Amino acid sequence: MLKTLDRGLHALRTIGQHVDGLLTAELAKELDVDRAIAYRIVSTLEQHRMVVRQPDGRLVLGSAALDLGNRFLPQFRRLAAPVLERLTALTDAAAFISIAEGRFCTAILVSEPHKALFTVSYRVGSSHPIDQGAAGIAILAGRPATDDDAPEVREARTKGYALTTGALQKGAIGVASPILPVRRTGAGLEACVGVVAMEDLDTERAIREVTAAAIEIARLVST
Amino acid sequence: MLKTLDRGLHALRTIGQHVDGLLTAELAKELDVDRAIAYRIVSTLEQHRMVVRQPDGRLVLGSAALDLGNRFLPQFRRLAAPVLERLTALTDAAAFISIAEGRFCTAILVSEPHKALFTVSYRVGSSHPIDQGAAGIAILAGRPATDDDAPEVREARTKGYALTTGALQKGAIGVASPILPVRRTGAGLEACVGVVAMEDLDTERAIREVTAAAIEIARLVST
DNA sequence: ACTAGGTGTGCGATAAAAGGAAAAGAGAAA
DNA sequence: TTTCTCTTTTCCTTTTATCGCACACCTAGT
Repeated sequence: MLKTLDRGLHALRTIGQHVDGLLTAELAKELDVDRAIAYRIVSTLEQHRMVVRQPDGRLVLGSAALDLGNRFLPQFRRLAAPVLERLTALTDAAAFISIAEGRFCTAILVSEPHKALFTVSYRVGSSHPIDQGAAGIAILAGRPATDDDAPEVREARTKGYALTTGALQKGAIGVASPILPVRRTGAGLEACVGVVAMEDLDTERAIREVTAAAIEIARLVST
Repeated sequence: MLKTLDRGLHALRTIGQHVDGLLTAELAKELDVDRAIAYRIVSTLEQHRMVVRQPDGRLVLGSAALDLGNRFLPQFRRLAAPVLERLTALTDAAAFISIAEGRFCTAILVSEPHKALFTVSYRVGSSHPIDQGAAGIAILAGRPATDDDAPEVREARTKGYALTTGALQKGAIGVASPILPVRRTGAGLEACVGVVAMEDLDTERAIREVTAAAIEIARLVST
């Protein structure tokens, strides 16, 4: 374990947690290191554009942080694609992975069954309000509980999956399960995996496979 | 400058650049360090979930990378908000900042003029195809030139701004300018700043102020 | 069996970072 | 103005974390 790198990454996380930014001296306190050390860490992070100093001296994340996040998604797709294909094969339904984007929920990866004559079309990039549909509810269920969670979100949280019928499209059945960090640390990945089909869905089996897939994917990204 | 942290950040970037992931030994070559060093760097990054080892040993970015990217946006909004407000005041038009999201272009921050009786509504979160509208064209113009750039993108790239009339809404005039990294390194932030108004826009002035704002915001995030 | 390429670990030498202290700068209050 | 306070930066000595070679293991291909 490289101590200097470790501290730098802690610094990054800490800076990310403060929406209003923080002063280098404050960062030093949070990291419990000498101020001189904090300044050295910050200057290194600055060189990589991971953090930026505002005119008033407060530190916030820099554009390289966004870049890194954007580069995560393509890799994640490749990583999760095999799992999703297997889920499709096992359930004979269209499988998807969706992530939260503000108040919406967007499909970032879809796998459709080969044999089916016609499938429920769920395109990559398509999004819907996060409080509707199995996917959105599953993502909300993956977040820490709050007082104003909808009943279906609470239910999904205890059961570990969300099931909706006709929520987004008439006659469509959706099952989705949140992809939770293996060790619950921070918000991290707000995503879910699920399947959607027209009525002809073996619900029992879909629930079993979807939840299994969620666990498997979670392990893939956070082992 | 902390050497260990510097190497770690280089490693992160390198891993992010390889969509298919790379082996630790390959990473060592790219960083031009001893393999032992690469292993130690990787193990530290792994502990922070910044990278994950696939079953086959290849390294890809982990969920913490996405988390970091998500935390950038709120901070960026705060950072850019004052500039945007000033832009609104100077041009008497609705000002916005948009970023690329795949094939779409999404507004992440909007500032509307106070005095105006009614304004062009450009809501935060609203998105449109990236090849339409001043915002999308400006973002495309901020990318490196390619052979299949549309003429209006080429024009925007040389001029430094995009101007469209009625592209997204009848009667609306839009001016937007890409927010370019101060030192052109990598893709980074694919964003633009602009204003939109109904016909009554002092175009000359808008162009001047919008390009100035783009430069100022670029400095804010990458100084 | 042997090679080649990837992986993982131990250890002494030394380059690199820690950390105290103090100077330099920037504001705010007196 | 002067005098605070707080942040930022530089300097320098000590300490230790890191380097980089080494060795051992594993797997697949010849």
